[in-house]
Amino acid sequence: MKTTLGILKALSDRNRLRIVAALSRYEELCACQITELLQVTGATVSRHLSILQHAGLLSSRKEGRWIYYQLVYPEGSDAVFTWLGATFAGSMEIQADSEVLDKIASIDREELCRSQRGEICCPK
Amino acid sequence: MKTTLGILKALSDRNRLRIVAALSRYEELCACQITELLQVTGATVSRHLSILQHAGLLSSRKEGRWIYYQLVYPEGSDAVFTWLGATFAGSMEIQADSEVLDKIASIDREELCRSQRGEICCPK
DNA sequence: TTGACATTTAGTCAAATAGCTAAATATAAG
DNA sequence: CTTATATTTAGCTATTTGACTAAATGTCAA
Repeated sequence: MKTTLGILKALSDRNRLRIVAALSRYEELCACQITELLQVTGATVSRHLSILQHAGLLSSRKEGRWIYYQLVYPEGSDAVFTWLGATFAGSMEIQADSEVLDKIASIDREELCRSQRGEICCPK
Repeated sequence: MKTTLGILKALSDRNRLRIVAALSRYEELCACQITELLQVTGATVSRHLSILQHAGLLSSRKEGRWIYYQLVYPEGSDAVFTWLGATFAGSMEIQADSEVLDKIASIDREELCRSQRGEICCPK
């Protein structure tokens, strides 16, 4: 019950659903990429990721200064993700996210982080 | 997305999950029976029922002064309820609820409501 | 070791929410 | 019509939660 409630609470926030959608499209993403997608502060993203991870929905992998997150499908909850997948497929908002995400994923991580701290890097 | 989020939010409250569990055991229950089960005020139950109904998870049927509620399984979300069912089956709390519920269901509705408004009806 | 930097934690604030009581609504019965 | 009563709505309070800023942490590179 507590576990189930944790999962439901973790999933009942728009931004966290967007994170789940992004990670069901991209296998793994680092915190800075998610920050860029959601357009909120890194601290806020960190908090959301922690809630999802705590609910058992994410695992993470550290690679140098970056931390990559992946979706985990908790025992018996596959069906829920199938249902979510259908929602994502029919959502304009998630579709828009996907396009942004494709751009983000194509940018070098270094450059992305640089631009996040305001160093607009002189496109001639 | 909005619909999905509505369902998830509706389900991410302990008392509302208990209502769903009760209605997956009993087909239909009136507000006063749910009030008795949850041990909160009728107004609070009314609010929870309205949230569930708004999310498309409940339908209701009026019969005189009583209103009976039933579960509805929104298009495509059957799997979610299967998952919830498994949770309920393994939950001590829901099991305890079930026992209380069986007692409540066996009491005459009239008598239940009478006792709810404090008229402890003289058990010799 | 020092500095840079991605992420997390701590602390604050405003908005959302679950609970209550009391008043309003709608229905049944006298 | 009037009274009784099941449910809902309105108004309130306390708690939770999502967002922010600033400080702390942990990692890489010089």
